[in-house]
Formats: sequence, C-alpha cells, structure tokens
Amino acid sequence: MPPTKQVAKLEGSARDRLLAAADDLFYSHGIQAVGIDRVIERAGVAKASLYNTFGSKDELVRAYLEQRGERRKERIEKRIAEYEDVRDKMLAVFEVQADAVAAPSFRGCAFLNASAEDPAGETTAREVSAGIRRWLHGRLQELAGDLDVASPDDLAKQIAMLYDGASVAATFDNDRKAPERAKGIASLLIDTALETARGGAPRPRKR
Amino acid sequence: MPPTKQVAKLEGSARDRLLAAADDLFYSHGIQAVGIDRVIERAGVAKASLYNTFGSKDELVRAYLEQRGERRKERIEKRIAEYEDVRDKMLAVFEVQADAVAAPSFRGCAFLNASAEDPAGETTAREVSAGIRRWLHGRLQELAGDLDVASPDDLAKQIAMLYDGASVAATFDNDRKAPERAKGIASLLIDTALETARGGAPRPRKR
DNA sequence: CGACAACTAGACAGGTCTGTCTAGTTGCCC
DNA sequence: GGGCAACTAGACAGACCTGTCTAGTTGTCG
Repeated sequence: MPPTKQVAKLEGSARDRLLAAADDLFYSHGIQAVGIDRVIERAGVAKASLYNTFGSKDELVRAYLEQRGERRKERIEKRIAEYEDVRDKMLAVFEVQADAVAAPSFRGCAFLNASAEDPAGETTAREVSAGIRRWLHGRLQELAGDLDVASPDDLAKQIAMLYDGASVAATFDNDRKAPERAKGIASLLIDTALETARGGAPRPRKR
Repeated sequence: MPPTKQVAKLEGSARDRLLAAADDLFYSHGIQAVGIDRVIERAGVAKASLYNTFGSKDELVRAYLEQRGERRKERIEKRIAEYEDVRDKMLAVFEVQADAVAAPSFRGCAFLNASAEDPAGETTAREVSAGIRRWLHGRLQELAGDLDVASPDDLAKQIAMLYDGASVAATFDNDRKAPERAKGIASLLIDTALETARGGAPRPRKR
C-alpha cells in the first residue's frame, strides 16, 4: 500500500500534478502570492521533483500560462467551428467568455492578472500573454477578412477591445452579463462596418 | 548645512515625500515588488517616519491609490466641464485617457494593476478600486440621464466597458490609439441609444 | 535654557521566499 | 540479485520582507 499522505487523491506524473496545482493556486491567489512550498504540498510532490522537472518557478509559471493559453484557444476554436456564418463566428469569443465568467472560480483573465503583477519590463507573463493576445487578434482579423469590410484590422481591434473590457467588468464589477453586453456592441460594430463598406455613408450624426 | 544624503532633492513634509515615492515606485513596479526600504530610500526619509505617519505598508498603499483616484477624478471633471454638449461630456473620459496613455511612464491603470496583484478576497486595493469604479459609472450614468435614452445605466456600462478595454489594449498591446478607437465606438453607441429612444427601430440587421 | 515634537540612522526579530543538497525509498529492467 | 532512474522528505543557505525598537539629532516655542 502506497503512502496516503497526499492532500487529495492525485494521479498522473509529477509534472501533471504540479501543473494542476499551479493552475489552481496561481490563478486563484496570484503568482507572487503563492510560494513553491504551497504548490508542492498541493501537488503531493517533493521540492526536488519540481526543480528537476521545471528548473525554476519562472518556468513553472510559463508552463502554467501556456497551458491556459492552449485551453483558451481550443475552446474558442471549437465554438467558432460550431457556426457557419462568419458574423456568428466572430461573436463566438463572447460566448466562450460568458461560460468562463459564469464559473464560481472565475477570478479574471489569467493573462491580464499575471501581466499586471509586474508592470515593468519584459517578464515571462507578459511574453506568454502577448502570444495569446496576438493569436486572438490574428484570428479575429482572419474572420473579418472573410467579411466584406474596409479594414479587418480595425474591426478585429474593436472586438478585441470589447473582449478585454468585458473581462475587466466581469472581474472587478462582478458583472457577469458583461460578455453578453460586449457581444451586442460587437454585433453592432460588424453591421456598421459592413454597411460602410457597402458604400452606405457612415450613419448621420444627429444632435 | 543639513545632510545632503538624499537621492534627489526633495521638499515637503515626510508624508508628502513618502506619498510621492510610493506613487512612483508602486505604479512603476507593482506594490508587492516594492519593499518598504526602497520607498523610504527614494523619499529620503527614515523608516520610523513611515510607520509613524501611515502605520503600515497597507495604509500607505491605500493612501497611494486614493491619491491616484482623486487625481483621476479631478482630470475627468475638468475635461467634462470644458464641454457644453452632453454627448461631448460623456466622451471626455476618453480624452483624459488618451493623455494618460501617451505619457512615457504609462504602465496601465493603477487600479487594475493593484487589484490584479491579489485575485482573491477583499483587499485594500480592490476596495479603493471599487470606489473609483463606482464613481465613474455613476458619473457616466448622470450624464446619460441628461440625454433622452431608454437606459442610462446600460449606456454607462457600455462606455465604462470601452474605457477599460482601451486601457488594457493601450497597456498590453502598446496600442496608444486605443482611447481614440474606444471614443469612436462610444460615439456610435450614444447615437444608437438616442435613435432607439426616439422611436426609431433598432437598425435592421442585414445578412 | 529646558522641554518637546519630529525627525534620522540603523540594528534587530521573526517570518517568507527560491533554490540546493543530502540521504533514503520505490519500482522496473536486465 | 544488481543497477538505475525517479521519486520523497526535509535541512539548509542566503536573500528579502514588514514592523519594532533604541539612540541620537534638529528645530521651535516659551
């Protein structure tokens, strides 16, 4: 019978358990606030295993964020694939976001949180975050390119901005309907971009 | 002749110098990343002065954030007061934001950064941040109330969301034009809200 | 002058952090 | 059995953290 000292029943390699523990703790409490000792205790793993596997806390942080990034990409791609209409595909990000903020464990965007922990200089967190941010913008731009709009880049930036804004509102105002609101605005922006590109004058501004 | 050991020539009370040093260091490098010793060195002040004046690091953090909050409120109010038109008043926040992100020392929203440092629980940072966030929403709602729109609350939430989104884009994508972009969207939203309230049907959605 | 308030310099306690290292255990393969 | 890789438990070093405390200095007011 193996020792049953572990905090919770765990399985998988030391690497998997460490990543799972890091994912939970770093996301819930912040990276700086969580020490190595707490991670290994949760993972039920010896300290040497962490350093043999990842080499440093910083590399564990990188692995944690990259794993989060992959998961987010997968969820978004899956949702995009569910739709035929390009408009709907562009709005899919807000549906994924609505699911995320509805979870009781939601604590904001892991990438924004991690990046904000050290506002200065080039950090691992900012590096990984920049990657997923570029990916999202690129993906939105591709989709916008399938529409007949004047500037796919502008439309992608607008939608990405709403996505971030909704994340912040959900996090700090506890506004769980923020993604829905953002989706509505995004929908309006897509319509407007389509109309303008079709030669319709920009809507007259009434005062 | 007084000792000239100070890092830079400083004047004002110990309290003022501490606040100035905290403002600079906490904002640039993050709150957790900056120790007390660094603050007092920058301020040219003894450690006992800090603890006599503020009592704890946490209270210094509170004072730092409250000071930032007051400054932001003042800037926004000043800009709002420059306009007659309510529409323009509502868009004034984006002009203040454009000024802020243009500064080379810009490192993102101090309140979002501070709040993100500890994602869990009730912290001083989240408390102060919640205050200024409520203030901004309330102010926008007041202004929206002066317009003839169906839901001033909804319009205020939309604009606040754009404000946050622009802040994030400026910070993490280094997109210094984000406030301008957000302003454009906000303008569109105000128009739309006005039209809808005037009995105009919501814009037909073309596919 | 004498008292007092506000300040400075810096040692110190007690805690936490990352990362290293020793020593021992387990399980698998030849 | 013998060897090896992966693991565990935990002491330890060295750094940094907040907050307290002692002791001395400066400036002002009566």
